[in-house]
Amino acid sequence: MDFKQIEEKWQKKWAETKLYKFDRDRVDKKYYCLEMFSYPSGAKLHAGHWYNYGPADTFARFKRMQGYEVFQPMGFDAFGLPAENYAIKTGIHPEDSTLKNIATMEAQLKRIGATYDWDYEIKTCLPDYYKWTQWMFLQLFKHGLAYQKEAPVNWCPSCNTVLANEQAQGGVCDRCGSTVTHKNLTQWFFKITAYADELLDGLDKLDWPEKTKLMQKNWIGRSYGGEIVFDVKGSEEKIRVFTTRADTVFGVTYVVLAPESPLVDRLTTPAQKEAVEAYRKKAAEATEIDRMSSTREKTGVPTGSFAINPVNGREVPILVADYVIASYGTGAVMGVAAHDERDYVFASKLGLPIERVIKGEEGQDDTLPFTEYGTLVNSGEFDGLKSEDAKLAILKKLESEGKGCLKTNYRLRDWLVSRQRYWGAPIPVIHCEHCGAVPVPEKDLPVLLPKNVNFTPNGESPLKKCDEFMHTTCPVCGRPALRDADTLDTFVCSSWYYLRYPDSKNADAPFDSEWINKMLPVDKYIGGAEHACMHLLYARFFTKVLRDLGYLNFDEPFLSLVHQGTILGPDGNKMSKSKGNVVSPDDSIQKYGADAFRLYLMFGFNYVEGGPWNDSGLEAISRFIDRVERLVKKCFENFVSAPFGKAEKELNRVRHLTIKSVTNDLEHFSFNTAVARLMEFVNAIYAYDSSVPQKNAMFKDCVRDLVLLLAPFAPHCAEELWEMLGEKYSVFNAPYPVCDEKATVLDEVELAVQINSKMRAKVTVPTDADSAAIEAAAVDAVKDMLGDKPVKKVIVVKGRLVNIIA
RNA sequence: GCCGAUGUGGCGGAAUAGGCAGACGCAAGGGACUUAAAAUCCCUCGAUGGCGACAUCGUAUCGGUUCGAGUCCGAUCAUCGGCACCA
Repeated sequence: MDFKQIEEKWQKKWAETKLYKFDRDRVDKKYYCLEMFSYPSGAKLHAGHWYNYGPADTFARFKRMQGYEVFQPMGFDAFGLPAENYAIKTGIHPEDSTLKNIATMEAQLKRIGATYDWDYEIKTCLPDYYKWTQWMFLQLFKHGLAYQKEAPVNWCPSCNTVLANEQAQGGVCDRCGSTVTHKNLTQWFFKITAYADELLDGLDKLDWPEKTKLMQKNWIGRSYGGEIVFDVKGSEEKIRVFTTRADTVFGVTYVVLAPESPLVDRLTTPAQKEAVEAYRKKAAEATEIDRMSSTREKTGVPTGSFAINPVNGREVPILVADYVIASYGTGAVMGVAAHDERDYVFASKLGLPIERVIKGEEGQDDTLPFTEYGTLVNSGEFDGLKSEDAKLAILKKLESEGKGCLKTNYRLRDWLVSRQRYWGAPIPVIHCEHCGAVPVPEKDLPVLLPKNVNFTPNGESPLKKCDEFMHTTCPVCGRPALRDADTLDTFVCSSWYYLRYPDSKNADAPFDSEWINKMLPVDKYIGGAEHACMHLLYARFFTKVLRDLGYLNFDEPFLSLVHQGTILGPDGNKMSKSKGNVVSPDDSIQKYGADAFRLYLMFGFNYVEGGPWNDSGLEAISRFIDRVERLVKKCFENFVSAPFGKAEKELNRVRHLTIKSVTNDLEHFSFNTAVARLMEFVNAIYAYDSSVPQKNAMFKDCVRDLVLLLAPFAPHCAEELWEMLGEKYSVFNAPYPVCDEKATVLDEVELAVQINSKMRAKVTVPTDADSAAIEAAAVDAVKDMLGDKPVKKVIVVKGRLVNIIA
């Protein structure tokens, strides 16, 4: 086949006939199949992109052939850091490079032959999209879900700029190599923690990979415990700590504050000031990941102040240590060296007391640090209680004294959405000296991102230097005021794009609720596992907020989720320009065609796992397509119409088994086994062809089914073969074959016979034989090997094996 | 470090609910057809031993549960993804 000509021919025809146009009148049969949208990077589409989009398109075509009205849109997540960095380096404006990249990618995506309905395309960097991103911000603001607070950013003192984590790896600035420090800025947050419980509990009903749900669950990290209040000696200050082990509170020998905690300023004694400040400065240079490492050497310095343990009045030292993270819990922890690994190491290092308050069971090794539950000792009136009961009893008592309470803590933090960058959606807030932070009225949206801005790093958000952007009037009092100079995290843009697609041309609203409630939720969402905890959580959060605001009548955006794996370079590393291991599909497509290429991607890898690129099987796939073509040509030979003989029955059985397993494999994104089944079917048709003297007319039915089964995998070739068979356009309007269960049943099955679990023989029995008959046949088959050993037990697994224990 | 995965022939990968390990394909070797090549078709193809029908071993390592473990449990090692400003 001349692939090139066929691809052009059918892509043109599909476009002309609008084959993929979503028919709004058939919304009751809709199937919303969504791949995570692309980031428009400068590089051309590589093999990895084809791997994301080709198999997903196969799935969409399969659903279409099953009779669904498939909605499969595509768009671009177009704001973000790389375009801005590229601009700083080359002087090419992010808007120019981004729109150019998008145009290139659109052309390339069309060559895959994917069934996108481009009428619904979205680009997040265009005002008619980000207008509504800003609108989303305003809704959250209005309902108390957006707020400002101080938070640290990575800061390079030498470049005088904020750095993304990616640019600050290893605590070193990737532009100049200076040590990265932290700096506090007032920034906007979304209160995702308000939905922590619902985000956690809602996971149960989702058809998502279990590991993804588990990761989200751990990310949200709900733990039940209590808050305990420590007074400070000679001060009105109070230190609140969260603990899941209130049973160990009698063993507290010190209290630790995070270096960032505002309490540190107020509690450090003059004598300790210098040491504490030096320590804080050093801590600001450490990355959070390093700080959380439990193998890292523990360090800390005393503040000079003392806290009073509320259960026994004991005075314990207050220290500052960087293993305590300000953003988790209250930014302060109670130190129980005897019953916590980390505290034990810390106390040993700093020479702090270690005192046992929990004993293990009789005979249990309870050498310190003993971190399991046990029985309380040295704990006053609570001695003798079990840990589980003591936790509650102690917290109840503290509560009655106003010194503690039961509390649920989450690892999840509120979502920081401010970015001190240019290439993003401006935050629609006006800062007025008199009225404070005032939201931009909805009628004034979008707040346009000005094009002429100097975004070379010089210590401030780039927009701050743009006077005509910054200066405005307060919508409340009308006096001069300044706009917020930061832009929104691109994750905000991608948290709601799936809602925009079906109504992407709506100028009056982000979407028409009535329509969106018919089109959503997304039925199948496909994208990388790396999004498990962030994008996929943010999108769920947005959906729940919009439901609570009355815009949506569903509470989960993605009912069913599949992660595709990653195609690595041939060297096993992630494809990247700098490593020089990017695999371009162009040569392969030139040689074998787009269909062979995408078919190979499906056959050569486990879709969910991915793996290093190798093209050793590509030629074989091309041969496979040729083999199918030759079968189509055989359909014009002579046939007989006669009742099925043994050979026909067998071929028909393979045919229906193939339909059954290919359908099932596609439902589960098991493309490689589906292709294998198609190959087996082809082999079976050839075997039939060469073994019977006169082909039965059912041969043609088999080939016809084969072309239909193949169509989602190799769309251009299948469309051509379908035409060759004399069928009417389009193969994608023909129904996918359905398995006839009766045809798949065998009269006899072969079972393995084991003696003492070792394979010894095979035996063939009627399919409907009962256990006794199978047992008898099996014992008979191996009676020579058994000799006169008595049979103790026989295990029969129908359809599989018989195990004789002798 | 923490959270989540993964580990099967020379290679990519199969193996529903614990039941014949290695489907399908690549590579390799042998053969047929051909003046020759290409294409196509047929055979072999985990390791070891044996002329042989066969036997023993074998799913990262060590241990456990079970009539039976690639699959379940425990420990170890290695690799990959995420860790909140890459998206």
